[in-house]
Amino acid sequence: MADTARSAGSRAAGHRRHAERRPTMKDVAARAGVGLKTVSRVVNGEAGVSTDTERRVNEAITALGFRRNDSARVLRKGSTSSVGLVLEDLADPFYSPLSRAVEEVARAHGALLINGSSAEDPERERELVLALCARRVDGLVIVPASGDHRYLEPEMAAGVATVFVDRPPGRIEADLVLSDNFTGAREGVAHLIAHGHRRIGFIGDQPRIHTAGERLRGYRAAMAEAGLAVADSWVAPGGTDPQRVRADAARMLDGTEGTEPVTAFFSGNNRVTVALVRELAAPVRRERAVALVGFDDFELADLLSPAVTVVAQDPADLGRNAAELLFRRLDGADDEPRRVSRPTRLIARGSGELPPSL
Amino acid sequence: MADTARSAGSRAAGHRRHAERRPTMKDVAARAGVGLKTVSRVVNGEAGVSTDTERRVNEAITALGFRRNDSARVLRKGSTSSVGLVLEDLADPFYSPLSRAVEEVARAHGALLINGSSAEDPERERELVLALCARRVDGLVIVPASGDHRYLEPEMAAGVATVFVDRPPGRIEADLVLSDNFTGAREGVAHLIAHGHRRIGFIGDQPRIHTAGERLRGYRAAMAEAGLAVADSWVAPGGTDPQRVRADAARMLDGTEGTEPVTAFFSGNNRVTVALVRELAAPVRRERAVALVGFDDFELADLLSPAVTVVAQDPADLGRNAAELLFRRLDGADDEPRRVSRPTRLIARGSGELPPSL
DNA sequence: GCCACTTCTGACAACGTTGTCCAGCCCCTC
DNA sequence: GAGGGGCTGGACAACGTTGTCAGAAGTGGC
Repeated sequence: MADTARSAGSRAAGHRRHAERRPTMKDVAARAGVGLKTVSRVVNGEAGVSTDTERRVNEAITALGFRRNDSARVLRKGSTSSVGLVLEDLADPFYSPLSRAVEEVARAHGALLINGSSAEDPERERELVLALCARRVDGLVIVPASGDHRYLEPEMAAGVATVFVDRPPGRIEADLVLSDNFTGAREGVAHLIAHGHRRIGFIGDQPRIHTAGERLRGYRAAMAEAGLAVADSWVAPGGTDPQRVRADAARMLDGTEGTEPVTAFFSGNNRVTVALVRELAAPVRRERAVALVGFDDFELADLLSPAVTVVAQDPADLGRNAAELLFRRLDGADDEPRRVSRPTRLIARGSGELPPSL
Repeated sequence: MADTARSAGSRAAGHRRHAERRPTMKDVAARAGVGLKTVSRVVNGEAGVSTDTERRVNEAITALGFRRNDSARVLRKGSTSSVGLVLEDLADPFYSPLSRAVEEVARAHGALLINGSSAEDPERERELVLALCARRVDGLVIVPASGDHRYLEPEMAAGVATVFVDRPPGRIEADLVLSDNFTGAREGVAHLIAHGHRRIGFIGDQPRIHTAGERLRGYRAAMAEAGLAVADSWVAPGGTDPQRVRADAARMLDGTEGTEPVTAFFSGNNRVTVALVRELAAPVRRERAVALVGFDDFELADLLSPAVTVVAQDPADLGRNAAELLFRRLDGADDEPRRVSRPTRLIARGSGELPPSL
């Protein structure tokens, strides 16, 4: 009684920290005058507790501000009801809808999402993933930054369900959800060719990144199918740094010795597309209309002039599919790893339909 | 020996789940032929283990694929080295940099970030926050959706550090990081007035959301300071639904009985701004240039025509400040709750400098 | 009034880790 | 050679919860 009063008094201090030990089920039991297990039953909504006892326990719970300690629960039960998501950058407009979609599916399954950004650093990916494993997440959704995921073998053997998304895992078998990057890129480039372009530049990310490699492959395939040769200087797989993209674009637009200038660009992802749009909108570039098809949709693409034609992926759809694959495993499926391919969609808005000029 | 061979064999099955019990420190100890506590010492890098013993233990760890169970660790130590972040929508381009910034600060302090979206639903915010508390996060960063956070009192009393960001908490005292919404909005509207506008429409979110209310207050203050009356029909605090925003804008642009049409808009957030840009870009609207200043910056604002003048907040800066306040508390600070106000920045790009037409 | 049965409750062990404490060993010194 | 000190290793309890199992209390039938 005296104890309770003091407790309430110190709680009123509001911002004061480390004020008191957290009440446990034992404390609740003592206050309600019941056994420990009875409190556990009430907290977990188990049957077999009389209404009167239940009421007394609930009163004690609110009076003490008790909250079950999930660490102890996890230790006992073995499952955490949480899943981990590791991706490149939480703040990337491509990945944030993916992350949100995974969160929604997790929520529907009563699981919490813990996520982290690898910043495209293999070592950081590994650290994050292993930290999540140490916390005993039930499953993992990973957008790989690393090329070797054998470090996950013991974890997967121990029962951590793992799904890769957007890029395939390295040296390991696991569920996988990918956009059809190759076909998407091929169609995008074919679209430019269909509008009369013969000299098309490709600017994209480093081909060691799987998606980037596939898109480059799609570009080459479309050119080859149309019987068009690709000059070395038309391909810039150098990364997404805006300065660099603009420099690469400028070089292709101005032509080099022996190679004619390009009349269109196919861009490997949305960051490149945005940098390209900036370059093409620069005063010195405006005199000539250069066609552009970009991989990945982005907000306001339809409001630019010309509006930007894109090969769109649906990141939320990727995330949803990956999460569903994950919970399928968590529900007990243990058949062969699946590989899900999601189609892309060409959205013609104007920039990809400009005829060649020059 | 035989055991190990079998274990390796089953692990090779790769995708097979629930294959085997996870090894514990006890298993490692048995295999290395040492005591339990010695394994613990090696795992935690504690002193007092001979190099030879350490090597044996490490071999056993890799052979068994042991990974420390953090649930048990947390249960024993009391601290989780993780912080929670609850915001409105992870995928919102305003919040994702904030989230990322919190993640970076947490990482620098060796903590993991667990985050969730409240979807602007007070009940869901409460559920999420309490789930995080049950997991015994060390601290919380919250973008409130609810107007009453007294449910956090027992948690804060029990030592969960809590920082609110972007919006103030309801009926509770706690650390707080806010943009100076009022001043930002007032300056934005004053900017339009300085460029000759007298009839300015305001479209924003519901004023029960603190930031929205402050921005509306800033709008009214700027108008009042310039001696301009505000017609009821110029203010649409109805929310961010694009259809609705466009309808509100259309009504203000066409004028109503007794009220002249507006010549400029001040928009309450980036979602509204984008919807407005769409409406102003519609073919039927193009004949008349309407000025626009938006609260919140957004990608490509500079590439639209006209480029969009905005009052910019720095969401990453908000997140960083909030996280730093949080870790300050976790490091033991227990002075009065702080209230940090971050300035906004007016970025003139064109749309806000258009003169009144009509 | 007694037994069988149901309903409700509580004692106890276990989950995997870490902190405390003590024991054994080796080397050094007197 | 005995005693002291430093180093290494291990037994044990505790963290807060849940599953198991058995006991207590209440109910109905004979």
